[in-house]
Amino acid sequence: MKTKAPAEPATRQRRKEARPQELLQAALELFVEKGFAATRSEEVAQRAGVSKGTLYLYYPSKEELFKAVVRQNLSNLIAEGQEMAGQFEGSSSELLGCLLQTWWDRFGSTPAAGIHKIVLAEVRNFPELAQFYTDEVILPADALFSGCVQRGIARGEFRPMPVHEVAQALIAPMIFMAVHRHSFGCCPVNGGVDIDPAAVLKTHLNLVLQGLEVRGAPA
Amino acid sequence: MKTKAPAEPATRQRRKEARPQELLQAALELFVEKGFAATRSEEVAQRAGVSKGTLYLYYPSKEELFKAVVRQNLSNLIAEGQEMAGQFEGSSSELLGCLLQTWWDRFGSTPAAGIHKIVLAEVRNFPELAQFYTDEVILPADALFSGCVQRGIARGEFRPMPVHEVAQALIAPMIFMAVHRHSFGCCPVNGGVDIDPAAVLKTHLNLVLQGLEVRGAPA
Amino acid sequence: MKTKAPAEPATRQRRKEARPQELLQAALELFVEKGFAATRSEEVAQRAGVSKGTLYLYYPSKEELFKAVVRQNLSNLIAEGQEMAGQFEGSSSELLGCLLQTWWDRFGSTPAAGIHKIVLAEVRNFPELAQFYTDEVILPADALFSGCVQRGIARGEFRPMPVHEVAQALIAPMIFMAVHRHSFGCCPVNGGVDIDPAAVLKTHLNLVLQGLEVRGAPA
Amino acid sequence: MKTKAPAEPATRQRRKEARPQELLQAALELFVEKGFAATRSEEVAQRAGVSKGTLYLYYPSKEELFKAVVRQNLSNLIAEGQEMAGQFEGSSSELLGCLLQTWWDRFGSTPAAGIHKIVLAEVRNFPELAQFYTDEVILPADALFSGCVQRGIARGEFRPMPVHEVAQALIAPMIFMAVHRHSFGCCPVNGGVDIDPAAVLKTHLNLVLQGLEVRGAPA
DNA sequence: TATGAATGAGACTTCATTCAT
DNA sequence: GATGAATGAAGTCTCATTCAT
Repeated sequence: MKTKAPAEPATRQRRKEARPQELLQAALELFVEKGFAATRSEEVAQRAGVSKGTLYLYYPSKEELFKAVVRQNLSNLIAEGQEMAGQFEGSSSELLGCLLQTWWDRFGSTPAAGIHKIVLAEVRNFPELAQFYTDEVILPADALFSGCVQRGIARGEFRPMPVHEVAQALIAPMIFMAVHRHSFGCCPVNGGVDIDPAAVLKTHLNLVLQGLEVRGAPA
Repeated sequence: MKTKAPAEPATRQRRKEARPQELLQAALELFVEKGFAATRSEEVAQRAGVSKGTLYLYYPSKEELFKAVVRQNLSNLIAEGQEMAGQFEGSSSELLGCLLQTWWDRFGSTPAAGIHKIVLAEVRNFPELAQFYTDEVILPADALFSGCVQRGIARGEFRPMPVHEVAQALIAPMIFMAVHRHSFGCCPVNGGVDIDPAAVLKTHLNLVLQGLEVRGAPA
Repeated sequence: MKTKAPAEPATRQRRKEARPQELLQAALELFVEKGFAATRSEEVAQRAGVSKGTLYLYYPSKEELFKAVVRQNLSNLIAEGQEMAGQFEGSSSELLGCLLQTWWDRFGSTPAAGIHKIVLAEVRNFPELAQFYTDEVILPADALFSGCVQRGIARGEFRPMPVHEVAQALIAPMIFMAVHRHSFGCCPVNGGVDIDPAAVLKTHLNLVLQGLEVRGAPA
Repeated sequence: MKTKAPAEPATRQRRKEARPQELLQAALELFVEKGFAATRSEEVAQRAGVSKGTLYLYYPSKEELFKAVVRQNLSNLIAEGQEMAGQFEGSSSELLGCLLQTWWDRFGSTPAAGIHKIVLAEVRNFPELAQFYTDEVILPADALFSGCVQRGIARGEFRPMPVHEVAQALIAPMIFMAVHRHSFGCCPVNGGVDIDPAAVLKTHLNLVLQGLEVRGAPA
């Protein structure tokens, strides 16, 4: 005798709790693919398997949905890195290498990087987003990376340099590539420059670490 | 004796010739500010001091207007750099320094960089733009920078490294900052990381040039 | 015992089912009255008691709406006539008289005839409509009428004549009047020729039937 | 030595006088081809070889241009027929045959018939046109044809019948075909009924003349 | 809660008409 | 007179959002 599949915890209930997650996932994909304006609310709902009306039960507007997507995908990224850095015991070169790798794995190669692309383009239309993003992403990231550079200088591993500027130079290629992956990287063009992010990152790290060296002293 | 002083063409005529320029200028500003979709055709016309209909006299659609803006602002930028590089006689370090500075002056610090921001975000919705931009901007830029790196290696100034990857690492921070200037750089946030592009570029160059050095040999 | 009285479906639902009908009715009236181009979409919606957007929920464009109106009003008219003709047992004169009368009742005197007026005027701008209308209306009508003429000739009731041309001559006055009714017939003019369609048809039939007679033999 | 070609009367002058004619000609063609609304003023001007502005020097609006086209092409059509009929000395059958042929040559097979198609469709949007057209075309045509029928009855050639209704039946197929020629007749459809107007007219005349005969008396 | 029919502001675009040259 | 650049009202269609069921 078929009773309503008892194996699964009441399907309706499970769906209800999963809804925000599913909606944000669908919205993430579509925003990254098409941009904010070109993504239709109904399409988000469809991809999440619900109706248009249901979307509005969870997010009062497309703008709020966008902000929620940004928050979900970009917060919490920094804490991990910070924690790792605080416990690190090896050389600062190793720390930076480790950090960049982690950063790429956790940001550059994930959909979060696609969101960054959209935020770059839309932030001037969403003033509150600028503050949020600065507080949640930009400042912590700067603190993390410039802190590591500072550590290296303090320990005599790196020559003295302006730490914020070095931090910028460190992360810029990574962000650049992360954005690229979701932009031109998705367009089938003839003869485009085929970039292997891993190779660029390795080269970049190689360059910068030698660049940071105290002259004459091997890293 | 020629009457009808040719120096000052009839007003109507003069406007007609200036119109495309004025419209592209207005469109550039608004696209950079708000993005493609969020910019209304009428707004572009207004800023150029004409009516909605006049815009369509010169560009058959908003999309074509966008493409015209891209063409005007991004093509022709590369040729100059390439020419300069070909005639350069100093060291490759000096050449790279010179090139990056020129690049920043001619691209990064101009509204053209704002267009790059938009293109990044919208290119997936404009397949033909992707090809155009790759051909006109991305490939030439790669050829220019990786050519200079190659020159340095060939002359024994730089250690052997993968040239395309180095080129990426070289230009990425600049593009990153160029985009940033038209994105978060325009948002008044409290406590934001205040980046001085010139300082970052100088630091970046400093780092990379030492990074490219043949070890043990001063630049 | 079934509760939820199925006789009266929920209001929303009932409207949804009735909408296409209501919209087609409104569109028919307005197209006949003003022509295709001069009828505004919003006006159709208003007359059907809905908003502009709702119209586009049911028909993706004004052109498709027009085609739907043509389909609804003109197809299916022929089948009946064909069936009637196939089962008819009286003389061919009676058959033609009966057919013309039916045709007038079901087409000429209904709004459907107004659509024919529009199609005549607009068909050159809608190539696919031309094919559709030829297949659905013109060819079947020709087959019906020329078939009846053929029957009369085969049975020795009518003198031998070119059947398609006779069919044209037979239906032309009716179509002429049908179109007239929705054109000049609606304009209040002073001293216009006041045509009584029934009288013209009767006279026309009278003329043609005697014209078809085998000479010397009474009908 | 080339002087301004003296053979031609000052070109500018000649053009100026020919302008209205050329504009009406261009407008006639385009209105017939595309209908009133779908014809753009500029297109009319272009086809007449003048600029948009010039069109408005001669006709204050598209609507007035339309009316002028109607007037030019449809007035003067009747007088000739009327005159011919008054002087005719043969039998009434011959007169009708002659008249229909003339009518076809002077109206059905000329662009004027195309205008009739447009007028049919647009007259409800141009109330004054209805009166004009009734006075200038419909009433005279009716008078002409019903007069001829009356003549035949009075002379004992035709059996007594309602003359106006007979007149309708007489001209309807011709108008029908005239309109058809500029409507479906211009659309390349597969399998359309291919009508030869001359054959239909001949058949029609044949039918109607026998239909008008006093029974038992050969025409 | 969930749905999806309905709304209507607003976007892009067209084109009849005007008017400075 | 002739031109054609310029205008702006008006039309088609989209889509974020609402709300009766």
